[in-house]
Amino acid sequence: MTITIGDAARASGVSEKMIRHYEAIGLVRPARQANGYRHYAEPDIAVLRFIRHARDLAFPLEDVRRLLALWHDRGRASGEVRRLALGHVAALEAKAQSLQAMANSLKHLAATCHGDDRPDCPILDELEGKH
Amino acid sequence: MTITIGDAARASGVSEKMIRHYEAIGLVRPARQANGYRHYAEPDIAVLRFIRHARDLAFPLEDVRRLLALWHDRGRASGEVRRLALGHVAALEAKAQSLQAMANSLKHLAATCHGDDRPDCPILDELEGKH
DNA sequence: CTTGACCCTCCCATGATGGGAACCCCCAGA
DNA sequence: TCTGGGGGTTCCCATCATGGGAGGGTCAAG
Repeated sequence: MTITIGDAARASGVSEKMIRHYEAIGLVRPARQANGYRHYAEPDIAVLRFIRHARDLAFPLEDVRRLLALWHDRGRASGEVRRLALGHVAALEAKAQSLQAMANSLKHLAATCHGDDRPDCPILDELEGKH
Repeated sequence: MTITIGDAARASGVSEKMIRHYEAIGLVRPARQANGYRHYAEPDIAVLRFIRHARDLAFPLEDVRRLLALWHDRGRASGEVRRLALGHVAALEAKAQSLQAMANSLKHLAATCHGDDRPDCPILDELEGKH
Protein backbone atom coordinates (compact mmCIF):
# COMPACT_ATOMS: atom_id res chain seq x y z
CA MET A 1 0.00 0.00 0.00
CA THR A 2 2.85 2.33 0.79
CA ILE A 3 3.74 4.39 -2.23
CA THR A 4 7.48 4.26 -2.69
CA ILE A 5 9.57 6.12 -5.24
CA GLY A 6 9.18 3.47 -7.91
CA ASP A 7 5.39 3.65 -7.67
CA ALA A 8 5.55 7.42 -7.69
CA ALA A 9 7.68 7.30 -10.81
CA ARG A 10 5.20 5.08 -12.61
CA ALA A 11 2.24 7.14 -11.40
CA SER A 12 3.73 10.49 -12.37
CA GLY A 13 5.82 9.68 -15.40
CA VAL A 14 8.89 11.20 -13.73
CA SER A 15 12.00 9.02 -13.41
CA GLU A 16 13.21 8.01 -9.97
CA LYS A 17 16.41 9.88 -10.62
CA MET A 18 14.56 13.06 -11.33
CA ILE A 19 12.19 12.63 -8.41
CA ARG A 20 15.18 12.51 -6.09
CA HIS A 21 16.67 15.51 -7.83
CA TYR A 22 13.48 17.54 -7.49
CA GLU A 23 13.53 16.72 -3.82
CA ALA A 24 17.18 17.77 -3.54
CA ILE A 25 16.34 21.20 -4.94
CA GLY A 26 13.24 21.49 -2.78
CA LEU A 27 10.41 21.08 -5.26
CA VAL A 28 8.81 18.11 -3.49
CA ARG A 29 9.05 16.92 0.13
CA PRO A 30 8.02 13.31 0.54
CA ALA A 31 7.74 11.80 4.02
CA ARG A 32 10.22 9.16 5.12
CA GLN A 33 9.44 5.76 6.53
CA ALA A 34 11.29 4.23 9.46
CA ASN A 35 13.63 2.40 7.09
CA GLY A 36 14.56 5.58 5.27
CA TYR A 37 12.41 4.92 2.21
CA ARG A 38 10.58 7.88 0.73
CA HIS A 39 6.82 7.79 0.94
CA TYR A 40 4.59 9.64 -1.49
CA ALA A 41 1.07 10.71 -0.64
CA GLU A 42 -1.43 11.77 -3.29
CA PRO A 43 -0.51 15.48 -3.14
CA ASP A 44 3.12 14.57 -3.73
CA ILE A 45 2.16 12.62 -6.83
CA ALA A 46 0.13 15.59 -8.01
CA VAL A 47 3.17 17.83 -7.57
CA LEU A 48 5.28 15.43 -9.62
CA ARG A 49 2.71 15.36 -12.38
CA PHE A 50 2.56 19.15 -12.31
CA ILE A 51 6.33 19.31 -12.66
CA ARG A 52 6.28 16.88 -15.55
CA HIS A 53 3.66 18.89 -17.41
CA ALA A 54 5.59 22.08 -16.85
CA ARG A 55 8.79 20.38 -18.06
CA ASP A 56 6.94 19.10 -21.11
CA LEU A 57 6.47 22.78 -21.94
CA ALA A 58 10.19 23.30 -21.26
CA PHE A 59 9.73 25.60 -18.29
CA PRO A 60 13.11 25.83 -16.55
CA LEU A 61 13.05 24.35 -13.06
CA GLU A 62 13.29 27.79 -11.49
CA ASP A 63 10.10 28.73 -13.31
CA VAL A 64 8.56 25.48 -12.16
CA ARG A 65 9.42 26.45 -8.62
CA ARG A 66 7.53 29.72 -9.01
CA LEU A 67 4.62 28.04 -10.74
CA LEU A 68 4.34 25.53 -7.92
CA ALA A 69 4.34 28.35 -5.39
CA LEU A 70 1.58 30.11 -7.29
CA TRP A 71 -0.34 26.87 -7.63
CA HIS A 72 -0.15 26.25 -3.90
CA ASP A 73 -1.18 29.83 -3.19
CA ARG A 74 -4.98 29.76 -3.24
CA GLY A 75 -5.12 33.54 -3.44
CA ARG A 76 -2.61 34.10 -6.25
CA ALA A 77 -3.37 36.49 -9.06
CA SER A 78 -3.69 34.66 -12.38
CA GLY A 79 -1.94 37.67 -13.92
CA GLU A 80 1.30 36.56 -12.35
CA VAL A 81 1.02 33.10 -13.81
CA ARG A 82 0.19 34.58 -17.16
CA ARG A 83 3.19 36.90 -17.11
CA LEU A 84 5.47 34.03 -16.27
CA ALA A 85 3.99 31.91 -19.04
CA LEU A 86 4.20 34.66 -21.63
CA GLY A 87 7.78 35.36 -20.69
CA HIS A 88 8.52 31.72 -21.33
CA VAL A 89 6.64 31.84 -24.62
CA ALA A 90 8.85 34.71 -25.70
CA ALA A 91 11.98 32.76 -24.78
CA LEU A 92 10.76 29.67 -26.62
CA GLU A 93 9.91 31.63 -29.74
CA ALA A 94 13.21 33.48 -29.72
CA LYS A 95 15.05 30.20 -29.52
CA ALA A 96 12.87 28.55 -32.14
CA GLN A 97 13.39 31.42 -34.54
CA SER A 98 17.10 31.45 -33.96
CA LEU A 99 17.33 27.74 -34.73
CA GLN A 100 15.11 28.07 -37.77
CA ALA A 101 17.24 30.94 -39.05
CA MET A 102 20.35 28.79 -38.79
CA ALA A 103 18.56 25.95 -40.54
CA ASN A 104 17.54 28.29 -43.34
CA SER A 105 21.06 29.64 -43.83
CA LEU A 106 22.42 26.17 -43.99
CA LYS A 107 19.70 24.99 -46.35
CA HIS A 108 20.50 27.78 -48.77
CA LEU A 109 24.15 26.86 -48.63
CA ALA A 110 23.41 23.19 -49.15
CA ALA A 111 21.23 24.03 -52.10
CA THR A 112 24.19 25.56 -53.93
CA CYS A 113 26.35 22.51 -53.22
CA HIS A 114 26.12 19.85 -55.90
CA GLY A 115 26.79 17.17 -53.34
CA ASP A 116 28.53 14.65 -55.54
CA ASP A 117 32.06 13.26 -55.69
CA ARG A 118 33.62 16.54 -56.64
CA PRO A 119 35.51 18.28 -53.86
CA ASP A 120 34.40 21.88 -54.34
CA CYS A 121 31.82 22.80 -51.78
CA PRO A 122 30.21 26.16 -51.00
CA ILE A 123 29.39 24.99 -47.49
CA LEU A 124 33.04 24.59 -46.58
CA ASP A 125 33.86 27.80 -48.43
CA GLU A 126 31.39 29.67 -46.29
CA LEU A 127 32.67 28.14 -43.06
CA GLU A 128 36.18 29.02 -44.13
CA GLY A 129 35.07 32.59 -44.49
CA LYS A 130 35.34 33.18 -48.22
CA HIS A 131 32.69 35.63 -49.31
CA MET B 1 55.29 39.41 -33.76
CA THR B 2 54.54 36.09 -32.14
CA ILE B 3 50.83 35.37 -32.18
CA THR B 4 49.84 34.29 -28.69
CA ILE B 5 46.45 33.06 -27.55
CA GLY B 6 45.14 36.55 -26.81
CA ASP B 7 45.93 37.70 -30.33
CA ALA B 8 44.41 34.53 -31.75
CA ALA B 9 41.26 35.16 -29.75
CA ARG B 10 40.95 38.69 -31.10
CA ALA B 11 41.75 37.59 -34.64
CA SER B 12 39.30 34.69 -34.66
CA GLY B 13 36.50 35.85 -32.42
CA VAL B 14 36.89 32.76 -30.26
CA SER B 15 37.47 33.25 -26.53
CA GLU B 16 40.77 32.15 -25.00
CA LYS B 17 38.88 29.69 -22.87
CA MET B 18 37.33 28.07 -25.90
CA ILE B 19 40.56 28.08 -27.87
CA ARG B 20 42.17 26.07 -25.07
CA HIS B 21 39.17 23.79 -24.96
CA TYR B 22 39.26 23.16 -28.70
CA GLU B 23 42.90 22.24 -28.32
CA ALA B 24 42.09 19.90 -25.43
CA ILE B 25 39.65 17.99 -27.61
CA GLY B 26 42.05 17.99 -30.53
CA LEU B 27 40.47 20.43 -32.96
CA VAL B 28 43.49 22.71 -33.18
CA ARG B 29 47.17 22.06 -32.49
CA PRO B 30 49.13 25.25 -31.95
CA ALA B 31 52.91 25.13 -31.61
CA ARG B 32 54.51 25.90 -28.26
CA GLN B 33 57.25 28.37 -27.62
CA ALA B 34 60.18 27.69 -25.33
CA ASN B 35 58.37 29.35 -22.43
CA GLY B 36 55.31 27.15 -22.85
CA TYR B 37 53.19 29.80 -24.53
CA ARG B 38 50.99 28.68 -27.40
CA HIS B 39 51.86 30.08 -30.78
CA TYR B 40 49.32 30.42 -33.56
CA ALA B 41 50.29 30.48 -37.22
CA GLU B 42 47.89 31.68 -39.93
CA PRO B 43 46.44 28.21 -40.62
CA ASP B 44 45.63 27.86 -36.91
CA ILE B 45 43.74 31.14 -36.99
CA ALA B 46 41.88 29.94 -40.06
CA VAL B 47 40.87 26.79 -38.22
CA LEU B 48 39.59 28.84 -35.29
CA ARG B 49 37.56 31.03 -37.61
CA PHE B 50 36.19 27.93 -39.30
CA ILE B 51 35.14 26.55 -35.94
CA ARG B 52 33.48 29.79 -34.99
CA HIS B 53 31.48 29.90 -38.19
CA ALA B 54 30.40 26.30 -37.74
CA ARG B 55 29.41 27.03 -34.13
CA ASP B 56 27.45 30.07 -35.30
CA LEU B 57 25.37 27.55 -37.21
CA ALA B 58 25.14 25.43 -34.05
CA PHE B 59 27.03 22.46 -35.42
CA PRO B 60 27.97 20.28 -32.45
CA LEU B 61 31.70 20.05 -31.90
CA GLU B 62 31.75 16.44 -33.09
CA ASP B 63 30.28 17.63 -36.39
CA VAL B 64 32.84 20.40 -36.46
CA ARG B 65 35.53 17.79 -36.09
CA ARG B 66 34.23 15.95 -39.16
CA LEU B 67 33.81 19.17 -41.10
CA LEU B 68 37.39 20.14 -40.32
CA ALA B 69 38.60 16.75 -41.50
CA LEU B 70 36.67 17.13 -44.75
CA TRP B 71 37.93 20.66 -45.15
CA HIS B 72 41.53 19.53 -44.73
CA ASP B 73 40.97 16.67 -47.15
CA ARG B 74 41.61 18.17 -50.57
CA GLY B 75 39.99 15.18 -52.25
CA ARG B 76 36.79 14.97 -50.21
CA ALA B 77 33.46 14.46 -51.87
CA SER B 78 31.20 17.47 -51.42
CA GLY B 79 28.36 14.99 -51.05
CA GLU B 80 29.65 14.04 -47.64
CA VAL B 81 29.72 17.62 -46.47
CA ARG B 82 26.25 18.12 -47.84
CA ARG B 83 24.87 15.06 -46.06
CA LEU B 84 26.36 16.23 -42.80
CA ALA B 85 24.91 19.69 -43.26
CA LEU B 86 21.47 18.44 -44.20
CA GLY B 87 21.45 16.12 -41.21
CA HIS B 88 22.14 19.11 -39.03
CA VAL B 89 19.43 21.11 -40.79
CA ALA B 90 16.98 18.35 -39.95
CA ALA B 91 18.03 18.39 -36.30
CA LEU B 92 17.75 22.18 -36.14
CA GLU B 93 14.31 22.17 -37.70
CA ALA B 94 13.07 19.39 -35.46
CA LYS B 95 14.19 21.33 -32.43
CA ALA B 96 12.80 24.60 -33.72
CA GLN B 97 9.45 23.03 -34.44
CA SER B 98 9.33 21.35 -31.08
CA LEU B 99 10.00 24.66 -29.33
CA GLN B 100 7.48 26.48 -31.47
CA ALA B 101 4.86 23.82 -30.73
CA MET B 102 5.40 24.30 -27.00
CA ALA B 103 5.18 28.05 -27.43
CA ASN B 104 1.91 27.67 -29.32
CA SER B 105 0.36 25.41 -26.70
CA LEU B 106 1.30 27.83 -24.01
CA LYS B 107 0.07 30.81 -25.98
CA HIS B 108 -3.32 29.21 -26.41
CA LEU B 109 -3.48 28.50 -22.72
CA ALA B 110 -2.44 32.02 -21.85
CA ALA B 111 -5.08 33.38 -24.19
CA THR B 112 -7.81 31.74 -22.13
CA CYS B 113 -6.40 33.12 -18.89
CA HIS B 114 -7.80 36.52 -17.99
CA GLY B 115 -4.58 37.40 -16.24
CA ASP B 116 -5.94 39.73 -13.62
CA ASP B 117 -6.17 39.60 -9.83
CA ARG B 118 -8.55 36.64 -9.80
CA PRO B 119 -6.98 33.35 -8.82
CA ASP B 120 -8.56 31.00 -11.34
CA CYS B 121 -6.11 30.19 -14.07
CA PRO B 122 -6.38 27.71 -16.94
CA ILE B 123 -2.61 27.57 -17.21
CA LEU B 124 -2.26 26.11 -13.72
CA ASP B 125 -5.30 23.91 -14.33
CA GLU B 126 -3.61 22.43 -17.35
CA LEU B 127 -0.33 21.87 -15.56
CA GLU B 128 -2.22 20.23 -12.75
CA GLY B 129 -3.71 17.86 -15.27
CA LYS B 130 -7.40 18.75 -15.18
CA HIS B 131 -8.92 18.09 -18.55
C1' DC C 1 18.79 -18.58 4.52
C1' DT C 2 19.09 -17.21 0.02
C1' DT C 3 17.41 -14.74 -3.88
C1' DG C 4 15.67 -10.93 -6.23
C1' DA C 5 13.40 -6.70 -6.42
C1' DC C 6 13.30 -2.93 -4.33
C1' DC C 7 15.42 1.23 -1.90
C1' DC C 8 19.37 4.34 -0.20
C1' DT C 9 23.49 7.79 -0.96
C1' DC C 10 27.47 9.27 -3.70
C1' DC C 11 30.17 10.12 -7.61
C1' DC C 12 30.65 10.85 -12.52
C1' DA C 13 29.29 12.18 -17.33
C1' DT C 14 26.94 14.78 -20.78
C1' DG C 15 27.85 19.84 -24.14
C1' DA C 16 29.62 24.23 -24.53
C1' DT C 17 30.88 27.79 -22.00
C1' DG C 18 32.59 30.88 -18.35
C1' DG C 19 34.70 32.19 -13.69
C1' DG C 20 38.40 32.20 -10.85
C1' DA C 21 42.60 30.69 -8.15
C1' DA C 22 47.50 29.96 -7.99
C1' DC C 23 51.33 30.41 -10.39
C1' DC C 24 54.93 31.69 -14.32
C1' DC C 25 56.99 35.18 -17.83
C1' DC C 26 58.48 39.31 -19.54
C1' DC C 27 59.11 44.20 -20.14
C1' DA C 28 59.18 49.03 -18.83
C1' DG C 29 59.68 52.54 -15.46
C1' DA C 30 61.39 54.25 -10.79
C1' DT D 1 67.50 46.07 -9.03
C1' DC D 2 63.07 45.94 -7.64
C1' DT D 3 58.26 46.28 -8.80
C1' DG D 4 53.98 46.51 -11.24
C1' DG D 5 51.12 45.12 -14.67
C1' DG D 6 49.55 42.63 -18.35
C1' DG D 7 50.27 38.79 -20.54
C1' DG D 8 50.50 33.55 -20.29
C1' DT D 9 49.86 28.54 -17.93
C1' DT D 10 47.12 24.66 -15.49
C1' DC D 11 43.41 23.02 -12.75
C1' DC D 12 39.01 23.05 -10.45
C1' DC D 13 34.21 24.44 -10.26
C1' DA D 14 29.56 25.94 -12.04
C1' DT D 15 25.91 25.99 -15.32
C1' DC D 16 21.15 22.96 -16.81
C1' DA D 17 18.56 18.69 -16.71
C1' DT D 18 19.35 14.20 -16.98
C1' DG D 19 21.14 9.47 -16.68
C1' DG D 20 24.54 5.67 -15.38
C1' DG D 21 26.53 3.01 -12.09
C1' DA D 22 28.90 1.46 -7.71
C1' DG D 23 28.35 -0.15 -3.07
C1' DG D 24 25.27 -1.26 0.33
C1' DG D 25 20.67 -1.66 3.12
C1' DT D 26 15.63 -3.75 3.36
C1' DC D 27 12.17 -6.86 2.78
C1' DA D 28 9.15 -10.55 1.21
C1' DA D 29 8.72 -14.96 -1.04
C1' DG D 30 10.65 -19.38 -1.84
